[in-house]
Amino acid sequence: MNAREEKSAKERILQSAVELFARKGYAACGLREIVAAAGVSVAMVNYHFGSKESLLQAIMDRFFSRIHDIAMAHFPGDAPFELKIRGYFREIVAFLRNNTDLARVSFTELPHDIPGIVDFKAERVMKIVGVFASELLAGLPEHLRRRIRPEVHGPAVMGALVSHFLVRPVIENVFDQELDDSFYESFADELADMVLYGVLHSRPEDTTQRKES
Amino acid sequence: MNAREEKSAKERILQSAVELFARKGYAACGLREIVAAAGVSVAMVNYHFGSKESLLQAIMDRFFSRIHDIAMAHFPGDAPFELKIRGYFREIVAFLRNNTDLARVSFTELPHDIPGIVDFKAERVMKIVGVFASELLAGLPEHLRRRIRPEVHGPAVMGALVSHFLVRPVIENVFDQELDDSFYESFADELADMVLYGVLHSRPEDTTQRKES
DNA sequence: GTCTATAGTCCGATAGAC
DNA sequence: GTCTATCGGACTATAGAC
Repeated sequence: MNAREEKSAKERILQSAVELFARKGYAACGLREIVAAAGVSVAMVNYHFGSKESLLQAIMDRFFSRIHDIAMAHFPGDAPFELKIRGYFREIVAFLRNNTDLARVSFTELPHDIPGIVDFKAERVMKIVGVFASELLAGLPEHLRRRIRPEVHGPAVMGALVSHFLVRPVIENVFDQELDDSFYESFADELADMVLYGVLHSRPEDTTQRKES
Repeated sequence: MNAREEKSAKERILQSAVELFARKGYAACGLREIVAAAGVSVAMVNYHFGSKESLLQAIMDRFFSRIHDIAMAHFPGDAPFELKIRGYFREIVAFLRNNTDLARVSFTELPHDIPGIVDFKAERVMKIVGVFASELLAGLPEHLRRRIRPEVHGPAVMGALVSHFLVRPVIENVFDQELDDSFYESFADELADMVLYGVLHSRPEDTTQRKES
């Protein structure tokens, strides 16, 4: 083991692949382009990862491990639900902001036709859903927990969170919005609001009134 | 014009492409596979669409036109905001349910490296954002309108809506949920709740209490 | 571990017959 | 409008030298 090296060839390949897969898509990006960016030869991909598909799986493995770790860092314990949720959203937003390419690849490369990848993702997602169910939702009072339908709200909240990063170039283009620290701080809080008030509770009398005439 | 034919070759190509792009991804799917499914020859793609890229653009054009039309059908007029939102969500959910492949292709093929497609999508999204701003939000009372930050809530709500359809195979796998008419009816209402109560208003005193001990 | 060279396949586009 | 045949290039994977 040579711990002195800046980055191993394996790590450089993985990072180049993340960046290029995010920008061009898994199928559109050739190994030649990845290894050129990483400064190695094509044969190294198959030596270190076995195949292009396994390289993608290694990328997704890294992403889902981090997502799982973040959930485990915030959900167990006796803190109030609101604090858990707000803390979780802040950290997950920071993580997605700093690892947008990783998230983009791990999310958008779902629909493609590689059974190994689809099964792998389903298994990792199921594990993370388990953390939400047993560590976060189990601590809620009954009347609030009954508001939550995991098969509806789970993907919805996840989509609300992730879609910002997936379409960020369009957002910058359309809204002329500077995406700085303060934007992401309030972004995380707005999403937490959507869970706290949009999923857990309702106050119809405030929103059914007619518009001002 | 031969209006008697079941479907034109052009339409059959487009429909095969939607299905295959959704399943395998734009880059992973060859023209040969599309034309085989459509029962025509490769040359027909370039004859009718000009190129593979223009074929993708034609698909996205169809999707965004429909999205625009649905917004225009629900947002203008004096109906209460809640009714506009609930009616819109019901129709958009039905549309996405019946055109999942079209939506999947039109959404997920963003990040790739084709400048013409990215510009095209940005322009269509901007047009639809304009409908929301001028026809839906303009009718809200001031104190509610100030709660909405389009650059945050727009992509978030869109992501909450669409992500269900993008990850539907995983949902079926993980939650063992039958996705029938009644599921989608309540799905649309839950999402409307997230907008009405999660975006427009808040009621913190209900969600800050400690869990039951 | 890392390389070069190459095998074998598939790609998008188009020329030209009908 | 629709076809067949084909061009030039890019792809993944691997064999084999070092």
